[in-house]
Amino acid sequence: VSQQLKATTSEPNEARRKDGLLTTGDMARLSRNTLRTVRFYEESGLLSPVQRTEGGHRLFPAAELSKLLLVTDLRAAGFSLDEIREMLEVKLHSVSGGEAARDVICRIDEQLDSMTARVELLERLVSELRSTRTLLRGCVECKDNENFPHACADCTVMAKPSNLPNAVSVLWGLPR
Amino acid sequence: VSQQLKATTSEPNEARRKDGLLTTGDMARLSRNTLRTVRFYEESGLLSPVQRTEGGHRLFPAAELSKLLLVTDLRAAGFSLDEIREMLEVKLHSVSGGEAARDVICRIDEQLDSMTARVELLERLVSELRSTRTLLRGCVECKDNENFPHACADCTVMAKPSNLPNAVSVLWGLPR
DNA sequence: TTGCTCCTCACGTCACGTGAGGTGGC
DNA sequence: TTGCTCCTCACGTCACGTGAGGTGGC
Repeated sequence: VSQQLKATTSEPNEARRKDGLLTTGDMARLSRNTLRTVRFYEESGLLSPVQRTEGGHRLFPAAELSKLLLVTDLRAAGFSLDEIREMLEVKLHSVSGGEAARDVICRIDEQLDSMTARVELLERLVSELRSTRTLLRGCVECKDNENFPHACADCTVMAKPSNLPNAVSVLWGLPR
Repeated sequence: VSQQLKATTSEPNEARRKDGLLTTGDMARLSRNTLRTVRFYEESGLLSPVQRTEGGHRLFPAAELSKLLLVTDLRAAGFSLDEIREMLEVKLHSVSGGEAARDVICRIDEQLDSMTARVELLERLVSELRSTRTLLRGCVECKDNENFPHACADCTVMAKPSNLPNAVSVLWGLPR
């Protein structure tokens, strides 16, 4: 792994500067992102404004770390950077708290549905892969290299339930 | 939305050909993918081999639909196309059922951990966004455009719990 | 002073999206 | 026969990854 990817070699959880400002490396390490990602978000206008040292090094106030942590979470939840940018700018485009609140609530509602759907899909897949694993455990002791792989469908070692998971059917070449 | 993206205009759930073979459009519609995605997977070697009509139209056997459904699920679960390709080819590179089974089980185990971690992250985010929405409901009736947005931190309308979600803090400009 | 950290180009990648322009088939 | 479905380039996009080559700062 390149040095330019990692935030630092060590793994302290604190920023080291005494003035409370955070370097790009601090931001990356504390949010578990890469240096490139922090710079990319800043270039994209998600983290702004930044101060720079005389030598051109970025310095972020602590509030930008909170923002970065939210951005990181929202990315993991499936929001695009454009959607995140719009959420962060809602208060700038609103004339009252009510307008801003309704806007944010609307955006959150839109995503909550797809997020719970993704949780359900993932849970369905986890259980399918687990039962696939359980069924394949019946094959780990198999040393047959004459009937493998073409005659696995005729083998009676694996207990084949009526609701054979599609993963087993496809991976093992078995009919459902 | 372009005609080239959609599988078809109608939404029947069955293939229409009498010989049981599936067109690209059938594959796309029945797996809820786009035409482009089906062609991309075939060009990438994930769906193969295909027959072609005299005119160049792809025709897939029914077993390829099962494979496509598995690929679609694995993509949604976070597998890369390379990882999926390797899983599908395990039996080709193995000399016995035991070797193939151990290989597949190992690959599944690697992904199950990250999948359950993703489920937990998503559930944490869902609950954070839900409590964010609940708190912001206190602001929807606000018509104040004098103190908004700079003085929201001094406002006492929103019930601010001690464990204020980071999303509220960042989106509403409130200190934690 | 050493070397660890940070910098800017700039091209690459992954998984498709999006037209343009043309043809096939129940 | 009409038009709906499918085809092949080929460039675009999103969110970064990955070097090359150079400099800053406790």
